[in-house]
Amino acid sequence: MIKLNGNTYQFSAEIFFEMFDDRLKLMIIWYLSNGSMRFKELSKYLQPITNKTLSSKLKQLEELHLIEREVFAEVPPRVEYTLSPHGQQLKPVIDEVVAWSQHYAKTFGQTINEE
Amino acid sequence: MIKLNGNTYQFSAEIFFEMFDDRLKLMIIWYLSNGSMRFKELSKYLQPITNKTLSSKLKQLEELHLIEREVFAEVPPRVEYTLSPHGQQLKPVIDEVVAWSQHYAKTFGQTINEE
DNA sequence: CTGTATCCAACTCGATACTG
DNA sequence: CAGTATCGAGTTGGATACAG
Repeated sequence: MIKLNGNTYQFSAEIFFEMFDDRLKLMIIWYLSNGSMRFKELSKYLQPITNKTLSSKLKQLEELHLIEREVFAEVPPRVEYTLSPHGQQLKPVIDEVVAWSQHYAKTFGQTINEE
Repeated sequence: MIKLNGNTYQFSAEIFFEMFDDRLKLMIIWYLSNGSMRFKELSKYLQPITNKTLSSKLKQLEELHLIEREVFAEVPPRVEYTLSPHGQQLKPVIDEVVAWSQHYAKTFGQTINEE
C-alpha cells in the first residue's frame, strides 16, 4: 500500500491512472517530450483550449513534479515549460503510446497525406 | 492526417489520448492484462463503481476492439471479458506505466506493507 | 450474476472579458 | 505574452431501484 499526498493506493499504477484521468495532461507531456515550449505555443497545438484551462493544467503538472516553469524577464514576457527529470522518465510510456497508436491507426483508420 | 470513425487526427497518438481521456478505460485494460475477468470481479476491483458505469465502459472498449465479451449459458449467468489482440498490444504501454509508477512512488510516496 | 433506467452532484473545460 | 475572473454547457460517473 502506498501513501502519496493525502491518498492511499493499492498498486502504484493507480497513481498514474489518477494523474492522467483527464484529457489534457498526458497530451501536454507528449508535446513537451520533444523539447520545451512556450505558453502560447502549447495553446496553439491544444486548440481549442482556453488560457484558464491550460494555465490550470500546467500548474497541476508542476505540482506533480513533471514539468518545470522558467520565466524570462523580457518584454513581452516569455515563459518556457520543460519536462522535469520525472517527466522525462515518461518518455518510454509516450513512445509505446505512439507505437501502439500508429499500429491501431493502420488497422482501423485511413491515412490522408502523411503523418 | 488520419481519419477514424467520424474524426480526423493530426497525429496517431491523439487517438490514444482521446480513447483514454476518462478515469476508467485504461484501468480496465490494466486489470484485464493479467487475464480475463467477470463483470462482478471487475466491479469489485473498481469500487466504487456502479453497474451502469462499468457496463457502459465495457461496451465502449468492445466497440473500440480492445476487449472481447464471452457469454456462458449458465445459471446464474457468467460473462467473461478478455483483451482482444489489439488490447493485448497495449501490454507494453501498461508495462511502462507500471514501471514509471513504481519509480514515482519510490520518490514521492511512502510504502506501507508490500505492494 | 449481469445488466438497464432514472436522477443528479461534481467536475472538466470552453467562451468571453480583463490584467500586468 | 502570459496569465486571472466569471459564467455556463456538457460530460462523467455515483446512488438507487429494478429486470432477465
